[in-house]
Amino acid sequence: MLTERQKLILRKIVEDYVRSAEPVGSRSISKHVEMELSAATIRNEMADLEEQGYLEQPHTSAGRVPSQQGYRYYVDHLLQLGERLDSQEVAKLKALFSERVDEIEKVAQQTALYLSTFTQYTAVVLGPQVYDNSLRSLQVVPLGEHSAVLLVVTSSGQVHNKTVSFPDDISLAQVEKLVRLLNDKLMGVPIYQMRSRIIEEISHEVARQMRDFEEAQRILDSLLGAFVSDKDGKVYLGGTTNMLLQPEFHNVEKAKSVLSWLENRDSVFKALSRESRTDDSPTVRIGGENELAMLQNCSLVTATYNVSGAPVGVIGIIGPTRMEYGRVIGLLDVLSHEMSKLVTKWYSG
Amino acid sequence: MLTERQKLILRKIVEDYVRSAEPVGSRSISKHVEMELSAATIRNEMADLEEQGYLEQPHTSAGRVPSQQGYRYYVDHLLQLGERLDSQEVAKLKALFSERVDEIEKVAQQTALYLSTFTQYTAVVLGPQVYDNSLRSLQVVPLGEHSAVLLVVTSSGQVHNKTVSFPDDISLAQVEKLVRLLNDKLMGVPIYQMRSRIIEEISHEVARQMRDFEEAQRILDSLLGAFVSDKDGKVYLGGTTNMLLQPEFHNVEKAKSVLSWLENRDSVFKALSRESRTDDSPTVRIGGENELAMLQNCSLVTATYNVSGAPVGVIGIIGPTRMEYGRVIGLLDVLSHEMSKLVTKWYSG
DNA sequence: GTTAGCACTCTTGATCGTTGAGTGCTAATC
DNA sequence: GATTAGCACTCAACGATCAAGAGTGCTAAC
Repeated sequence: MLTERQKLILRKIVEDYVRSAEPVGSRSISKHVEMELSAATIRNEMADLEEQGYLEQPHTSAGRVPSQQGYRYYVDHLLQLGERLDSQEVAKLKALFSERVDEIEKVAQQTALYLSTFTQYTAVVLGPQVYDNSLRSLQVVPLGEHSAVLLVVTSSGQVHNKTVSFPDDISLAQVEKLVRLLNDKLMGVPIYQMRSRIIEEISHEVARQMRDFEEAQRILDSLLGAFVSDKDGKVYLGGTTNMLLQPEFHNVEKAKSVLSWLENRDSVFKALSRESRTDDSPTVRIGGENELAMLQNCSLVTATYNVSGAPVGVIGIIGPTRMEYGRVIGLLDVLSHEMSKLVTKWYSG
Repeated sequence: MLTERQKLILRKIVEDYVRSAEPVGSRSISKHVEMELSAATIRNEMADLEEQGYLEQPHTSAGRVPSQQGYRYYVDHLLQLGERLDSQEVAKLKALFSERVDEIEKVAQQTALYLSTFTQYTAVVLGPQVYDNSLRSLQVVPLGEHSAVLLVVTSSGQVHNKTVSFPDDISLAQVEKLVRLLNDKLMGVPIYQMRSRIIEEISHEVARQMRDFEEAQRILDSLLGAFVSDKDGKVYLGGTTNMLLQPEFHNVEKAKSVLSWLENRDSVFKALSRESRTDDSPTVRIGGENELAMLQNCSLVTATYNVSGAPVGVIGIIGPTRMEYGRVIGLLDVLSHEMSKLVTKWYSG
């Protein structure tokens, strides 16, 4: 358990270090206005804090640096939320969401971009993925005799398309008939149930109407692909190269490991979507709290945005462990709520 | 004009430097098997080559480094094409294209990826953009009272979708009616003419049928977006962080400038699409030959792929000026032809 | 409990030879 | 006349040495 004084000192150290990226010494802390203690006293406290694992020393006779545990404590107990969030800034952010939008993807992309320029870190937005999304319409547009584009439009306005080619002995007319049938039967069915519903309930009906079970099965197989392949949600990145601005990534090795990770959107998606909570406040993962090796030097702050309580997407910031947690959490908090509002409005209107 | 001996020496210097990234000295050149001259002679020739602008010296008493002009001469006159292209490698590449594909985008993405891992440079593929593509079908799927998804399916099977929201005082029924009309009128019209055709020919007809010109105009404006926004061809990148492997980009400043440029797909698209020629062989742009400041240290090698003679896309490699031109040109040559074949097959079948 | 003082540690930056690679020039050689 | 051996010279890179400075831990006094 930390004394009030230790908390104050820890806080100052974290904040100093976040600003300067250099180990902070006892003297510089004691110079702070609120601090009425001598350097020697601070030194003693710092030694205690180090013993308890909140601080680390790069080497004897260097200042102290917050440990992972130190950051964790800072985030959990010492952060005065909103303190660092400039109200002007907030207004500016909110303004971004006031414009009428006609493409939700643009908003996601823009959000990532602004967030990254505001923070100088890397921003990620996972595009809205609606789990309770249902089928609005299934359309088929013929291309040739044995190929067609299949379009799946969901209730949230997302479109998945897939070009399918079907066996030579199946005619376009048969496919169209089948699609009409599917449309009747599946309208309003949640996307995630789609596959099983088709298999369990529809196949036999299809077979009955089409008189040939084998044949129907083959067509269905072709069509099913459209529901499978587009499972991957969209990932929007902003300011990936901001990583290079941070002194901790002046080492090209480290920079490369993080940047190559970011290059692969699938892995980013996985990492972020795992964080998806209905929690109201942003989640913070510091350094080694991330499972991925390349994120050991990084912190990941994420917030979900919701539509009527259900999480539909994530926005996040990736930066060095030495991160301005207060500001980032504040920004994500504001933005996730704005996103929620916007997306809700979008889906309902 | 260079003597044969100077050409040989220049070639050796370029090749040595490309391999080692270190200035090459006279002695190391004279040690080459084909070289039967002493270091002193080479030194004299090198001095001449420098005077003529083909070589540069980082400082007195360092070896020589090819100048931009030196690389240019190398690429134009000294390159033995195919020499460095391992036939095994070629076979491997061709194999990638033999699989049956059902999504042309996947192919583009994969090509970029393979190309970058093969070369250790950054690869770019501009997705096929078909100029003689025409409208196959225009579909509208309503979402709410005042929003809908508009789907544009082209004759090549590409699908563009755009969510549009239209003014409050325009009903869904009106939009549907309009879309039906557009479908009738525009089926088979080339995509690139679409916009002008809508404006010039269709508007008045629409207005007549819909009795209210103003209103029709407003809806059309909403819909037109679908044809405009998707003009931007798709850009697929592979191995962006490979840039960091090159010693010339161990300097974080330089790395950042190139990487941030790559981050913005629009600018990449612009730079690459400008290179689009029907030329059969790849184009090479060395260092300052690029207009962009961030590419001054880079070279850009591009090749187009065609469908029946018309260029539809570009594949390219971005790397340091100290690049393995022979290998890269060879690879791009093979790949662009494979792409041409594949895409042609795709469009015709 | 707090602090002044002091010895000690360790990084950082500067200075300074030393080494070695590489050059340019000259004079001898083919 | 072209080629080459030889040699003096240049300069980056490296390592050793040194002083300065920042910071610590400990002790003794307040």
